[in-house]
Amino acid sequence: MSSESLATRGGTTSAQVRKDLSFFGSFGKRGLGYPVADLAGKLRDILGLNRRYRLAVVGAGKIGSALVRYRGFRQRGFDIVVMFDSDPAKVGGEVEGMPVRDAERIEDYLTADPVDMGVIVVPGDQAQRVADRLVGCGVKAILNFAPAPLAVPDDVALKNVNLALELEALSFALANR
Amino acid sequence: MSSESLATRGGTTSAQVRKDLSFFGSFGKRGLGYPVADLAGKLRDILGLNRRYRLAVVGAGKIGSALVRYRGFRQRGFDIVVMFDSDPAKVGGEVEGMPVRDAERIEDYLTADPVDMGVIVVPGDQAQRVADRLVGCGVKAILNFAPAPLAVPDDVALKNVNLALELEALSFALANR
DNA sequence: GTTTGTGAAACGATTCACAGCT
DNA sequence: AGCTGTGAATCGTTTCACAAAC
Repeated sequence: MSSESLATRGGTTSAQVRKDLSFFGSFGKRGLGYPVADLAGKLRDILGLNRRYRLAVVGAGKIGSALVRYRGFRQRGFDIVVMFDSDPAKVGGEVEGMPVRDAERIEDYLTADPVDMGVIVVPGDQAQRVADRLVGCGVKAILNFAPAPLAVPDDVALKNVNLALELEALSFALANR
Repeated sequence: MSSESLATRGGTTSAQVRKDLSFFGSFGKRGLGYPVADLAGKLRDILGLNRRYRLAVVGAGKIGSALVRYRGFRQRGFDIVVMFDSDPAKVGGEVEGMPVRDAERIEDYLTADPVDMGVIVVPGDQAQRVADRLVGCGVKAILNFAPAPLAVPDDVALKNVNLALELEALSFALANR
């Protein structure tokens, strides 16, 4: 498949596809294009997707429970293995078959049974403290849904998702036409 | 408040804050900084946040129902007013008090009761069709959770959210340290 | 003395365009 | 003839640094 057809499918340009791929190596053949199955396999290696990841979700609220229920994560190799909340009414209960553990005991659980990534789904004012504790437990990757900028050490990967902010960006687009 | 303290709170730099604000006008006083309440009000005007927006959610699956339950949207001025699904088992039912309408009748509902934004939470292979129909109903802003690149006219604002992709980015970071 | 607003410089990312391989 | 891989050119964004305003 040519960089041009890959680009069309991915919503980008052929030059972009070639430049991006060339950063990691030379995967295509001139005059022929890229061998798709082969390329996909190599990209999965580069992205570290040929293994499963263990995730802890902190926060059993609306978004947290949706993530536990969402099948897409498991399908792609991301297993939510433990869930925490600080609300006594939720601790001890279940969310879609997943027991809700006491957030005060994060260290106990994650020391006994370490995870690869943490997902923060708590109110903004609690997010930094949760992040600190996850980092303290050796978590090296955090997905943060809380609307607060988190400070983490350089060796911890951090991605932020802010749904309200996405809607506000759409609001701006609508307000300026 | 100075651009420096705004920057610290926002996780950016003072030069960035000043450049970004200067794009829209001159809001501060030299030697003094920015009047916070005043600035916030002006930014809300610029972002079009001094009104409420009506949203349609298409897809009553795991993520779709979480969005309906999530209070953050309503708090920030985004009201989900109608929900659609194509699964006959779901149509006619409710998700957190929100009736689920037949996705085949999107046009009927949105013509009678127009919305400002559409949220697409359907499987990837149905997303483009849903987007086309929303656009046909005059929707000018779309938030897409489906893992598919959508084509929409230039005058329609589009934002994509792909949660699995965020996790894969963390995977890449972990695999390359 | 402090801090903004903004040209200019530096940086990074995208696009161009073509030599070189199939 | 077709398509990659990649330097060079272009474009957009971020950072620098300082005159002007308070």
